[in-house]
Amino acid sequence: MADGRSSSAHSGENLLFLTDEQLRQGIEAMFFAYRGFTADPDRILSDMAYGRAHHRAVHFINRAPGTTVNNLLNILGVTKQSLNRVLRTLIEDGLVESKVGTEDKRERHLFLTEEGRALEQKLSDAQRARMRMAFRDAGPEAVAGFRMVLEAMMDREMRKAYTRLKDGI
Amino acid sequence: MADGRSSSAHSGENLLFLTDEQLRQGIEAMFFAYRGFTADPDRILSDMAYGRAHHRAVHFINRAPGTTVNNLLNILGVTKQSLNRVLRTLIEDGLVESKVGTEDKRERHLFLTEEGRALEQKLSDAQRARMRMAFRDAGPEAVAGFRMVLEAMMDREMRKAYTRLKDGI
DNA sequence: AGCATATGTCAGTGTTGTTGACATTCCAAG
DNA sequence: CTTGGAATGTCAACAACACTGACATATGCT
Repeated sequence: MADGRSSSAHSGENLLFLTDEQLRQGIEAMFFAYRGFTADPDRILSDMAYGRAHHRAVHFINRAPGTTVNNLLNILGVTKQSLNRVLRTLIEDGLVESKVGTEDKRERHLFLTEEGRALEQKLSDAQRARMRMAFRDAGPEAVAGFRMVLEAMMDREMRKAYTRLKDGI
Repeated sequence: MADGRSSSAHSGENLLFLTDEQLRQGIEAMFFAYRGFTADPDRILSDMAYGRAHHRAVHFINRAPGTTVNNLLNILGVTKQSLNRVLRTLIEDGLVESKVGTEDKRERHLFLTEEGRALEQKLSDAQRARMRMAFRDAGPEAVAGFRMVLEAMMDREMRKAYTRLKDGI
């Protein structure tokens, strides 16, 4: 982009983008960008008694209403004890509703209450606003590349979870 | 990518990449990818008495040898107490050297020892390996887009710090 | 001399993660 | 029907990493 290297899709080109220096810049870009990525929701959350973990839980419950605790556990990649602490406060505060499964009564299906949806909206509005600006500034081709690289960076399992959510399965 | 939308660089196109659904997918991609991004170094660090904070410190000291504590503080965006805890253990363990400044004797300039460079190498090798695979799988155009979007996502200050490091100033 | 800067340190606190142990509930196989 | 295992919840202890607030020391600048 910024340099004069033509971007033909042929393999066997100079591969300058794979030098250690380029890779290190990619690493630092991830580091700094992730800080920006979480900054806005963090600011909102710090005013309440909630943290980033609550945001994640609320996000994925909103994304897949009725999901089970175990499913959420796999997506978030934390221990059940850690998730349970978060879910308990969210349920106590009336943001999340936990319904016993009809088929398998051991399972709990999680839903956002109206209040929960309000918080999710507030948080994701802030995060989407930043993402929208970044996407707009970079343009559609850059966005496609952004997503390709991120997808390739995920662990196998996470890529599956991501694809499942993306395709609404 | 997956859809049939052509990626002309003209503005005034459909802007499908800015829909809330697309933005949400971008958000989730960041979340899952960051997990992969930190997974390999985390595994190495968990065997030692170190954590992600030590990795960050070692990374940026390696990147800008002789940097001051204050400068590192700004890059990492933590409190001096938090950074100090990390630096103290690294210095005690002989991975980092702290030299009193020659011009301004209040400042401490930080350097990696040979042992420190060895750890940095080990950690960044792992992280670069993943980044290299992701870059290779996605291709040079995607990598350019990846970096453009990340850069646009950073906070002002962080973008400055990133650029400064990138350009070796 | 006095104020600001750079750094270090002590004490307390909060969020988020971990492990380990144990109870409850329920499905399913024998 | 009993038993084993799966899904969930809960308690306790602990560690990493961040925070605030207060204070100390050395140095630099005016």
